[in-house]
Amino acid sequence: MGTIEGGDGMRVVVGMSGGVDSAVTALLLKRQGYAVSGLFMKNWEDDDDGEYCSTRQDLIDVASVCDVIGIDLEVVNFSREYKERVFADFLAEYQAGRTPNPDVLCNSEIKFRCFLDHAMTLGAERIATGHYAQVRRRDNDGRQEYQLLKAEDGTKDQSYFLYRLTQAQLAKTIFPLGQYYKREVRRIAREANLPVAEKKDSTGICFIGERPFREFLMRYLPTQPGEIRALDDNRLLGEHQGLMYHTIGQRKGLHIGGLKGHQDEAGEHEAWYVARKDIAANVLYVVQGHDHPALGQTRLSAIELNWIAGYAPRTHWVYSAKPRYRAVDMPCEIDALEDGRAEIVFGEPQWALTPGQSVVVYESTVCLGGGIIA
RNA sequence: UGGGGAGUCGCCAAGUUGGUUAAGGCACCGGAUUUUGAUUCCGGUAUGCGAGGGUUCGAGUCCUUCCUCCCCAG
Repeated sequence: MGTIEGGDGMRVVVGMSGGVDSAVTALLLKRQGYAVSGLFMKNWEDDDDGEYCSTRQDLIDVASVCDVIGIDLEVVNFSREYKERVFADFLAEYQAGRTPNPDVLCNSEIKFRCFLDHAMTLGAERIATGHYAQVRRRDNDGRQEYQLLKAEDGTKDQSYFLYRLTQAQLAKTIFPLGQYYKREVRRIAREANLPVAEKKDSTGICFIGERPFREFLMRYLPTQPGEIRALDDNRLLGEHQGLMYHTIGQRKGLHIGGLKGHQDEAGEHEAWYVARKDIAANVLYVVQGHDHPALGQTRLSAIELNWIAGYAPRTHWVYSAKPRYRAVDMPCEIDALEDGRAEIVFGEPQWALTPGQSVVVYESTVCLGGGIIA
């Protein structure tokens, strides 16, 4: 494990969620000699009394963690900013037929903007979060440059969600967990008697939480029934309740059962997957079989690009990229880069490339940035 | 109406000459994985085989009546 520079009393505010990761983040910084304080963000209050709301418990957990570690805790509410800068875009994207990744925006707009700015007004010099990623400062021809690196624990790496960060944001950020493995983090939590040591990792949209997704969307976007057709022969196969409830590569929710004439050699049926959305006609096109060729694409075009270094990477150079979180980054090159649009070509077909999702480019373990699949 | 064929879980579909607890797939539901949405993985799902009678030690598989659907005649 690399040496971690001592805090020397530097003031850092840790964004704490109520989970183990952020708890251990605060603990580690405290041990390293930083002047640490915790900050809990409440950014969603549409259904405070709902069965899926865990905010109350999370706040209780954060409070007891801070008590054990011995740091102060502040609670802030960025609900309005979250709605305006993250959720509004989220809904607009779904309405436009794409599948956004709200947590990417949440990082660049809320955690590393609202939270960062707020921490600075509190007199902090840095913020820290429990993200599994690393920041490296290096000298690039006499200029200070910050790089975002993958986490040491490749299975937990969250650099994908952070690709929209900028030099200014990274300069103020510490990711203490970047060199740790998840099991070590839990062990540290246990040894320090942190009450959240065994708490289950949270999932679902950040600040909103996990919940039945279709029902959730239905509260904000009206249903709009339309046809489901086979991409291959245009055969009418069923009805959908709204294109936004389906995403490319999705299998669940189509309600397409066994169809005569669509069995394989063994007489069995393969599942159907969403292959395309025709927004104008409100038609959902599906194909049969996970490996249907229509689900594999080699090329994509990305917009709303962000390059962490502040300048674009090279075209026709071998990088790797992930077209979705949890994908293994695959060899690719940037074919063209102009007018704020990048054409990326992979060495092999990628499964179910989905407009609205982010494609993130890496050079070895360095996250260069990326964009949104058009 | 005459002749022929078919009715097994929401859908497709196995069920040999009657014989242990009615395959399998899709869909659906639940769980695991997962800081998006998906994918993937694991598990669950017909005391009943169109309905009623009967034969038999035993029937989805045989007999019979009725109902429904499809095809060809008219």
